Parts: sequence; C-alpha cells; structure tokens
Amino acid sequence: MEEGTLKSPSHCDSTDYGDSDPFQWDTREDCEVRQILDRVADKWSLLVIALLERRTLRFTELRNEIDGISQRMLTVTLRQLERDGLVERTVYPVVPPRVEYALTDLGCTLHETIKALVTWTEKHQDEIAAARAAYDRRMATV
Amino acid sequence: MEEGTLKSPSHCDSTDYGDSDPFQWDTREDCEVRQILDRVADKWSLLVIALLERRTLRFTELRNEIDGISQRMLTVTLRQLERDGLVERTVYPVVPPRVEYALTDLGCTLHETIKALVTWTEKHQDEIAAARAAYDRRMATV
DNA sequence: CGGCATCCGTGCCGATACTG
DNA sequence: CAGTATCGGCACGGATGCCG
Repeated sequence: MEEGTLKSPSHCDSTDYGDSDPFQWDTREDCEVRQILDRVADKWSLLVIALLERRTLRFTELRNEIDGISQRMLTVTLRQLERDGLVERTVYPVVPPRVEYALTDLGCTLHETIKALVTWTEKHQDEIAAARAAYDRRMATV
Repeated sequence: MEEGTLKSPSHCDSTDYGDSDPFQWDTREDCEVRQILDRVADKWSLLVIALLERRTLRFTELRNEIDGISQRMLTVTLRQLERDGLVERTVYPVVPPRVEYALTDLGCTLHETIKALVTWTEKHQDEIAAARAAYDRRMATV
C-alpha cells in the first residue's frame, strides 16, 4: 500500500533545493491545488471517504457511523465529493427511496493517501498528547 | 486535563488495524484521532508544514510565502503546531527580535504524509476540474 | 520584528420544518 | 428514507492598535 514514499534523508534542514524541488508549489490563494486541498482536507470529507472505502453505504448508514455530523453537513459534504468526482451517488427508484454512495476510482486513489494520514495520526497520537501536556505545563509555570 | 484520554472499550486503541480491516477506526467525536486529524487537516497547518520542510523560516518569511494568511492566523497556527510538537520555535534575544520556526522530527514524519496529499492533488487536479465541469453541466441542464 | 488583545463582521453549521 | 429550505447563534478569522 505504501508506495515507496520519497524518504527525506536529510533534507529537513537542507536549503539547497532547486526549481526541481518536488515540493516547491504555488502558495497563492487562487492556486487550484490550494482550493482542492481545502476540500480534501475537510474533516467531514476525510471521514466519509474513509468509511466508503470499506463498502458502499446508504445515507443514514453514513450519518449513523459519523458521530456528530448533522444531516445538512452530510448532504453538503456528499454533494461536494460527488461534484469533485470522488463519490458516486446511485438512486434506486423504489419506495421508500434508497440512495447509495460509493467511492469512484479517483476516490479510491485518494483514499490511499488519506489512509496514510490516519495511520500517521494513530501512530503518533501518544507523542502529540505528550507534547501538548509538556507545552501546557510550560505555559502554566509561567 | 493531561490524564490519559478515555480509551474506547472497543477497537479504537488497537494498533492492529493492518490485517483484517485496514481502516476500521473510531469515528466518535471524542476520539483522539479525530481531534488530531482536525488539527492536521487544517488548511493553514498544511501550508506551514509544507513550507518549513524546505528550511527554517522566520515569522515574516512565512507570512510572505503564504498568500492570504493574516498575522493572527499565522500566530495561532504556529502556536498550535508548536503545542502539538510538530514545530519548534526559537527566539533569538537580539534587537530587533528574531524568531525562527523549524519542523521537529515528528513534524518531518508528518510532512511525508502531507507531501503525498499534495502530490495526489497536483496529479489529479485535472480530473477533478473535469468532474466539476461535468457535474455543473448536468445540474445546469436540469 | 514579532507578537498579543480587542473589537466586530461574516459565514459556517446546527436545528427545525416541510416535501417526494 | 433522503433529502431541500430557512433561520439564527456563535465561532472563526480579519482589522486595528499597542507592547517588548
């Protein structure tokens, strides 16, 4: 799953990056990458994509799975993801209505990346908790 | 406060998510992973971490690099990242003041993941743009 | 230069009611 | 069941002013 990610051997403090820097990117607000990142990095989007990877889900199933999301936000999030071509919406013309959501192929590729993010979070949550505790202690002693 | 967060009785704290279900995680709001994800997925945090990977930067350098960020939000973002142990803040007692920000080791590991996210976005931005155009066209015809 | 405090507008988001 | 429509609170974030 983890495609041999480009390791950072020592370039954390390296200042010698050329124009070929794989991470030299446009930071302007109107940059399309930033627009998409804002969408992708959305908290609800992350959760929806994560859940849909496991299997196709109906609207209420998603709402029940995601604690704290309102019907409105789930609808909005799903519409955005559908518009971006990450999620496919299928309506079955039955009574009562049945609507299923599934990841598209594009959504599946994104899920690989998101999974890495979640995995990182799970792996390092203890370090972050410790860092927060240490920080709060430092601030308190002042 | 800093006491170990209430662990979920079920599967949340299980680090063995790799085999049977690679993406079965706790979606409850009080789940620590979700809290951290919200922070990590923040749009400004992403940009700051991305820029700091290249080299250490001063406050104003960051502000100039990140188009559209206000001084307030840069300060808030940097404080959060510092508190989470992802960014290190160094103050040089000179006049005028000089403050430098750098990624910690933990921050470097996160950057690997973020880079994957940005790379994905760059790689698929055309597909997303096409999907959006198609979606908008469908909606317009109705 | 690199903050922090304060004020205040905007828009996000939840709650509610209604439809097919 | 799966939405849309509408309203309103409040938190997020911008602008400004002051300080070490």
